[in-house]
Amino acid sequence: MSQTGALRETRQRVVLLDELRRTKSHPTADELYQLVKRRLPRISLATVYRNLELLSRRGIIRKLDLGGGQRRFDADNTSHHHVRCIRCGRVDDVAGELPISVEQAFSDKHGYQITGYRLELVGVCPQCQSE
Amino acid sequence: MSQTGALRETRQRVVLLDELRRTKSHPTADELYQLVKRRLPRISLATVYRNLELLSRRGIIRKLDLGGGQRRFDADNTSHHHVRCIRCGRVDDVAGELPISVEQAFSDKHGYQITGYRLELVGVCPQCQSE
DNA sequence: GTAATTGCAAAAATTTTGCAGCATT
DNA sequence: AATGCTGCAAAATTTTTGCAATTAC
Repeated sequence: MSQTGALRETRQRVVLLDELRRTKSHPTADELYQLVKRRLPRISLATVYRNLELLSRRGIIRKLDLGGGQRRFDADNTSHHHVRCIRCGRVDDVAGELPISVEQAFSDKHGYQITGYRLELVGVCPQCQSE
Repeated sequence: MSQTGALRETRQRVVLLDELRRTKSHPTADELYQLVKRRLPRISLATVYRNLELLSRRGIIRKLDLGGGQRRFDADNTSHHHVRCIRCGRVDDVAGELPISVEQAFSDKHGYQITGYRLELVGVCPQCQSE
């Protein structure tokens, strides 16, 4: 896999990104594969994996590990976090940032040089609440 | 797999829990399997998986999905979060809580009834910093 | 004795990789 | 033309499952 060269605009990559961006959810590699396949029937799952890996390494998309075994992907790079429903497993976005410095809050608790953080809220989604 | 019956104190389960509790890190199922195997050479990996699943469903241990593909497990149920090194993948604990109400900070951003949150700091661990 | 649990082996599920040919720049 | 990318197939990894035998209660 290329580490330094320029990214090319292949049909596969363009369609993949387009599908990922038009999806509000956070699809797994296979879900994305199914979506893209409708437009490019000959695409292979390996290409989907390779592109997701490449794109997330370049910071163009985000790779999520939200629980549940499979990884999920997210084209939204704006600052946001996630809420996960403990009942149905659904994952939604939460806009915004914490009003304090997370780095500072834990600065003396470890020797790490903190570069960022991921916040996952856990709760019950509206749908599951009304059941 | 049993859903309702009482848990039995099998040697496998006891040793598994003991090893998990005496480990400061957050081992994967396979790492735990290797540890337990030294004391119970005939244990099978399937038993490790089954017990980890069962114990986390009962809330006795925690199943983590911290990124990196494999799931990790944690016997510590006290309130703490995690830091992950982006270089080597190592995961450490971070004691404490945020000094603000996370629920409130995002209260108007979603319809969820928030029950908790998981925070994952990302950065470079001391060892990798000195390289 | 009964029901939970185990080991083994096989299967399922998910992700990665080698390679020859193709496509974007 | 050069090199990044793709499809395919095979391999590697991780997790789950069926089943007969065993074990804790």
